[in-house]
Amino acid sequence: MVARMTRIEEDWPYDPGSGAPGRDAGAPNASSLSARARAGAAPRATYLDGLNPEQREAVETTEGPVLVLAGAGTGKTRVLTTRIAHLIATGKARPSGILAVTFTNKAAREMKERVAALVGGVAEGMPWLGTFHSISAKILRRHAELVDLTSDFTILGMDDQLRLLKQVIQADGDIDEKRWPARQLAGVIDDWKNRGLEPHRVPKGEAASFAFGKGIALYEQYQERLKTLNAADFGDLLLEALRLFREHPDVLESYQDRFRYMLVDEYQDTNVAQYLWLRLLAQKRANLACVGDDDQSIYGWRGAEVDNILRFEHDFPGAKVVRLERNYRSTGHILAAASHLIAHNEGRLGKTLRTDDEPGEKVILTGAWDSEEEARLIGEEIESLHGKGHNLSQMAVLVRISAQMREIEDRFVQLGLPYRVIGGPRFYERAEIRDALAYLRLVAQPADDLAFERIINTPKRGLGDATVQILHNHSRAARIPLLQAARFLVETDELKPKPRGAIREFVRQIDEWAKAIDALPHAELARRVLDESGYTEMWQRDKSADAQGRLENLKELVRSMEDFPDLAAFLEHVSLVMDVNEGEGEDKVSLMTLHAAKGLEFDTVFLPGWEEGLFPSQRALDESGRAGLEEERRLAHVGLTRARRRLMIWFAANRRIHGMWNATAPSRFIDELPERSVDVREAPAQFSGGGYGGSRFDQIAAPFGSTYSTPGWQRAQANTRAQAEFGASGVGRGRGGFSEPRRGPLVIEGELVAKSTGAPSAFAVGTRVFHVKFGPGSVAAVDGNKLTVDFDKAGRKMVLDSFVEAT
DNA sequence: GCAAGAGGCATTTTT
DNA sequence: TGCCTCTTGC
Repeated sequence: MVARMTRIEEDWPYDPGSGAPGRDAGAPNASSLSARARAGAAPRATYLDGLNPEQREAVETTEGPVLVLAGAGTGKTRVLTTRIAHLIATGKARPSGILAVTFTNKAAREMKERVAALVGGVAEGMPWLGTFHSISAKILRRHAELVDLTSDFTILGMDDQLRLLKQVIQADGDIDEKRWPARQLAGVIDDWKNRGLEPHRVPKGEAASFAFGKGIALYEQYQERLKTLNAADFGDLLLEALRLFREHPDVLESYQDRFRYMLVDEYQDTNVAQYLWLRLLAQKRANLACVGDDDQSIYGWRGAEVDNILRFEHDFPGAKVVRLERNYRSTGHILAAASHLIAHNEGRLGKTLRTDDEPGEKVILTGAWDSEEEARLIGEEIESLHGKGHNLSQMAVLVRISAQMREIEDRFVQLGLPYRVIGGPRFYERAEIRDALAYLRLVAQPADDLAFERIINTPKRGLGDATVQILHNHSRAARIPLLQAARFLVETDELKPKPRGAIREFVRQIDEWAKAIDALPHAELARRVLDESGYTEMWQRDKSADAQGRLENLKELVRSMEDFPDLAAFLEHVSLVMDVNEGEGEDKVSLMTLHAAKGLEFDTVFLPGWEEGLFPSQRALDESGRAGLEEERRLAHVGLTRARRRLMIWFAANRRIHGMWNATAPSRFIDELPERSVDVREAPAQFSGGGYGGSRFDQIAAPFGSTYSTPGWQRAQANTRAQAEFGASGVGRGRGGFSEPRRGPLVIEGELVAKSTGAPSAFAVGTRVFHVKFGPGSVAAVDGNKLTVDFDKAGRKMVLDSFVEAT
């Protein structure tokens, strides 16, 4: 055991029962601090009390660049919040002069609360504490016209983004959508945006990334469409802010002067665009403090650059590096397991986590026969702990992929174990919420075509693709929004009577609601919109199981609107911030992916599925090789360090994947755990009869390393051998490599669209024209772009000039 | 225009 | 195996 350090517990009351998930260990009891401050008991800076020397250094080194390498559970959030408090308390900065950036809204919220607790109400005046995206959005709205937007631009969700991209691909007319799906293009473009690349900056060599070199052109067209729609996707918030800074040095300078102190949380997760964003803003004053942990970088696949943290000292010369290595979260054995494992990674800055805590229980490793047994045993283990008085809310099952959850959930349901899945679809990503928002968006912004498309036939109004296509054609030809096009078209004979009536009614309703926008409180307006549109009714009639929940969500949406001053503020919030927070207080087991677990902590953590191919994921290995393996290992490290007191790792010899049973081998990560901190347990054979109590687990003193002697291990080994002999592919090993574009005849997606001729042309009375539907005829009267035509066969009709051609 | 069936397909997802 | 998307037939 390491030399005893000062008894941390005296300064850091450890209370396993009260620590809510999401709070760093070592967080001070905020209320007692502020109470002390209020009581004036200490004239000096009480908020510094209880910081260890490194933490204190990280807080007090206010000038110049600072990199705080904060290992898991070392109190990084505390350092950040105390640093802010320190800047304010010493008068170095006013709250509005501090920029504090996080990745998640949750982290931002938490930081705000904790700063407020430290310095009192002043923190409410911290307008620049938020996520990269929300801060960027705020800046963009102030200077929208400089980036070809207006201040009320719409922030697109992923579904809107995909719909738009689909249209862009279709507009090309020459791309097989099957081979080149919008989803993939979205990935390519996101990647470029993550790297801070506007279309003209994308390296030529990457032109082939999509549809035989069309990627960049499509990107360009997509950006143009966004501008036309006065919209920005998530990536744009950063990219456009970056463009704003680059193209308008005066604007940049105003922010450089404003932000005298900058703080960044989770720095290891920044992507290139965010890095450039930070560097531009920090250029002048450079009082930049970044807190991060290279060992917890698990979003490389999403564009995060570990390099940003590895290069910090180089990029910010004279940077001070502070290492936080005292862990206040986990017991000795747990920490030893985590440290030992992560030491297998190369290319890390290197930290050694230490603790004064007792060694505690050893990490328990259990091999199960198959994934069903694994789920069953985990369930039993949880019940047993629960029976001994442990709170369910202090237990978590962390899986590599969501698909693992099913079996575990099934088991929990059977047992009647209350559980909660963390991470699922976000509140504002749910269909009913997106629909409701689309209504409100369209009412607030009649030019929001994406909103229009989303709801024009929801609830069903008998308006299908054909009708929408007609609206589109006119909208494009006349360069007007869809709603406007609809307004015109109902005055003509372009549409059949039924859809025409439906559209007329729809337009009428939108107009009416728009009129009410200033007269009615916005929550009231929303209620009216949802009722009168028939949207609520649609779900009331729906017999499916989740309809009730959706109605609840809608109610919740309307209710939450009341917290905002106006519709615009609400829309901003909901597109960026709104997240689910349901049932946090209840005593339930948490179930989530390892990714979702970052930043959380639990007394007891279960880590199932430690098998080759699953974890580390075969795909990560195939696609990113060694780097992929190291990221997987960091993910394992994140998983291990979530546990405070108890940690159980599991693997199964057989796992069902896509419905088929596969033999699996234990993860290499298991071999990377330190033998002396791990107990190997053996699960009962499947036929040995379960039941409670009993000696289900025979403790086997297996020699550690590569020679397990437990039956489960032997079975696994045997299976692996058998597999190797027969050349069968193991788990997840199929589908090797990259999808080579299969060459074949290009399907030309024939799309009969009215040619977009630009400016509407005027037809003189008497002109012979041709209409796709009505055939040839002569113009009888002209009213703007509306023509009355006597068709040779169809008789007199009102049509729009964009639908006829002069012959 | 819509609903039911076939076929393809399956990591991780802070905003 | 089960979900999601596209096609087909009414």
